Amino acid sequence: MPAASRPAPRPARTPRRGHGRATLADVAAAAGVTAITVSRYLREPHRVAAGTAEAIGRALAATGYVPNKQAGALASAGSGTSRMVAALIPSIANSIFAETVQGLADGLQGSGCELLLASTNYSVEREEEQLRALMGWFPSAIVVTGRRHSPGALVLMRAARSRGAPVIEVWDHHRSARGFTQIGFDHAEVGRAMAAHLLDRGHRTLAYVDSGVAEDFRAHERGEAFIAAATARGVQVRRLVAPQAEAIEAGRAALASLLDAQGRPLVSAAAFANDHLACGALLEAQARGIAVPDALALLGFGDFVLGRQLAPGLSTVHLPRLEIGQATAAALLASLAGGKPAPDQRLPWTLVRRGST
Amino acid sequence: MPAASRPAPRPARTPRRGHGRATLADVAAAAGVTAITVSRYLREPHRVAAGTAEAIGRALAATGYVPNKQAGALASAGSGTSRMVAALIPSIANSIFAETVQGLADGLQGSGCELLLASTNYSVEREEEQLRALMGWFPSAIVVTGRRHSPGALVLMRAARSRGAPVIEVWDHHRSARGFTQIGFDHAEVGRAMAAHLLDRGHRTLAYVDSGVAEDFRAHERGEAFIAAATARGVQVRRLVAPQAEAIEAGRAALASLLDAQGRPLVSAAAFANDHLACGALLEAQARGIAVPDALALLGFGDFVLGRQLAPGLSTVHLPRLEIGQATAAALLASLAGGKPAPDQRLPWTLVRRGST
DNA sequence: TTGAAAGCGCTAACAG
DNA sequence: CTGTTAGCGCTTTCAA
Repeated sequence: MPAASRPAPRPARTPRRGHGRATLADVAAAAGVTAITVSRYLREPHRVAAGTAEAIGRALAATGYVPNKQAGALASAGSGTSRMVAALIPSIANSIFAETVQGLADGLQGSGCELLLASTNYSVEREEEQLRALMGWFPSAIVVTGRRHSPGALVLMRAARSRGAPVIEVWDHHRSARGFTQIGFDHAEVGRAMAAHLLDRGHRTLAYVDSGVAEDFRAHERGEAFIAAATARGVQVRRLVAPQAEAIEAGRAALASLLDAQGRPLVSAAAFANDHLACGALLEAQARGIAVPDALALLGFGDFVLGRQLAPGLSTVHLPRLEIGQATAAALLASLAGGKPAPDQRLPWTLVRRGST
Repeated sequence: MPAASRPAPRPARTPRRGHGRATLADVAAAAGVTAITVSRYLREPHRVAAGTAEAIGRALAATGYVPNKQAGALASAGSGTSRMVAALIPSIANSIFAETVQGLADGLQGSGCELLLASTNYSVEREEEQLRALMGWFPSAIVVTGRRHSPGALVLMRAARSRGAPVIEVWDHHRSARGFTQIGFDHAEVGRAMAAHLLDRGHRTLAYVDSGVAEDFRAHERGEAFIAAATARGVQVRRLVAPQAEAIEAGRAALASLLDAQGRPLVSAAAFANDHLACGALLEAQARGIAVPDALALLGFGDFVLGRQLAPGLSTVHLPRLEIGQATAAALLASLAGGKPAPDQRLPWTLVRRGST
C-alpha cells in the first residue's frame, strides 16, 4: 500500500560510513565488475573467468581490501559460519591449560578459524557469564573445560549444539556425560592408579592432598577415587586440603600437616592434586631432613618441568596437555567440515615413576 | 526511475533464516513494542519508560535472547565498536607470555571486550598472516608482541590505528619506536644490567648464551647490549647460541660448550637468554661437580618457578609478566573510553640475586 | 518516550 | 560466467 506515497523527495540523510576501509563494492568498481563477482572470486575462484580473476586480483591488491567478517557471518546467518572457536579455560597462566590452548591455536592455524579465549578462574558462574558474552559472536564451535557447568551454561551449550556448533568438553572423559563431545581422560581412573601405585609399593598409610581451589572438580574427583581405591584395599587415607597460597608454598605448608609433633611423617606416602604442591612438599621434606621416598614417598600429578629436575625426581602422572588441544582442534574442524558430531576421545596418560616413590 | 515497474508481483523466495535464535524483533513482539525500543533498553535503559522496561525484561527472559554481535558491530560500522581485542603472542605455552595473556584476559573481564588470540610461533610472517585474518573482525584494539613486524603487518597496524583502534606493542619499550603504544621494558637496559651485575661481582671472563629461537629479537637485543656493556669495560664476551632443543636440555648442552677439554669452565660467569637455559646449565654444572657460583656464576632471565627452587637459587631478572597484561588491558580500555591514544608505559623489572652469582 | 526508514557489507537465491 | 535482488539483525538518523 505505501506505493502511492512513493515518489516523495527523500530528504538527504547523513551517510553512515565513517571508516575508510575498502569494501567489496570498491574492489568491484576498480575491477570493472560487481560485488558478487569479487565475492565469488574470494570464495570459489574457479567459478570466475581467468581475465576477470586477474583484474580482480589487481584491484584487491590496489585497494588493500580486507574482508569484513561481521558482514560475512551475518549474511550467512543460519549456516553458523562465523568460523570463530570460543574456548573457556579455568586459568591461562596455569601451564597445564596454556599448553592445551597452544595446541588448539596451532591446530586452528590455517583453517580460517579464529580463537576467542576467555578464562573462567575456576568458577562456573564466571564460565556462564563469559559463555553468554561469547555466544553473541555465534561461534562455530565451543570448547569448555570439564563436565561441570551451571544450568545456564548448559542451556547455552545445548542451544549452540542444536544450531550445529560442535561443543567439546576438554580435560575430562566420563561415561555419564550429558552428550557433549569429550576429549580428555577419566580422572577417577587416574586417582585409582595413583592409589594402586602407592599400595603396590607396599605403603599402608596414605594421604591425599587436595587442591585448595574449591572448584577444581577434577582434582577432587581424583582424590575421591584415590581414597575409594585405597579403602577398598583396607587402607585408610588421610585427606587434607592445601592452603590457598602460591602452589609451591602451599605444598610446603601441606607437608607440615603430614608430620606429628616430633616432625615424623604420619603416613608413609602422600599423593597430591598437582605437581607444584608435590614439589613444595618434596622441597620441604628435604629441608627438614626427611628421606624421600624412604621415610615418605610423594606422588604428583601433571608432570611439570620442575618435578623432573629435582633430586630425587618427582613421580607423577604425565598428561596429554598439548595433545588435548591438538585433538580438539582436529575434531572440531572435522565436525565443521563433515557436519557430523565429533566422537569422544580418551587420551592416554602415564604414571611416571621417578625417585620420589 | 524504477518506480514505474514497482507493483510487479514479487515471486516468493526461500527465506534465509535457518537458526532458531530469538532476534530483537522476536523480543519486541513478545513485549508489544518495536525492535528499536528493545535495542534502546539494552543500551540506554534509562531512556525507556518503566512499564515498557518491565515488559521488555520479561520478554528477554522468556525468549532467552542473546544479542547478535556481528549484526551490532556491522550496524555500528565506522565507530569501530566490535569490542574485540586481537592479541598476537609468540607462544602461549611459554609461561612468560601465558601470564601476560592471563593479565590481559582478567583485565578485559567485565568490560564487554572479548579476546581474540593467536600465536605467532616467533615468526613475523606468521604474525602478519594472523593479523590479516584477525583484522577481518575489525578489532577495537590490537595487541602485538615486540616492535619488530613485517612491512605488511605494519600497514595493517597503521590502518587500524588510523580508524581509531589502539595498537599496543607489549614486552618492549624502545625510544626509536614507530609510534604505537609500548608497554614493557627496555631489553638493552636489562642486558646492560646483567653485564654490570657480573662485572661488579668481579667477573672478567664472560659468556652470553643466546636463545636458539632465531626470531626471539628481544633475547638477541639483551645479548648485544650485554656484550657491548662488557666490551665498554674492557671485557670480552664469548657468545654462544643454545641448540634448538627443549630449553632445559639446551641449557645443559650449552654448559658443555662453556668448558675446556678438561671440563674446566672457560669463563667465570655466564648469562642466559632465559631461566630455562640457565637452569639447565646449573643442573648440568652440579652434575659435573662444577661449583656454582665459585667456579662458574650463572645468571638467568625471567624468574621462572624452577630457578627459585634449585639450590643454589638462580640469580635472574624478575619481569612484570602479569602486570604487562593488566596494564595493557587497562590502557586499551581507557583509550577506547577516552578516545585518546594510550601513553607508553615502562614497567619495572628487578635483578634478583640468589645463590648462583 | 517511541517509531519508521535506511543502511552497515556481505552472501543466498535466482535469473540471464 | 556474471548480475540483480533481497535480506541477515542490528543501530543510526530523523520524525512524531
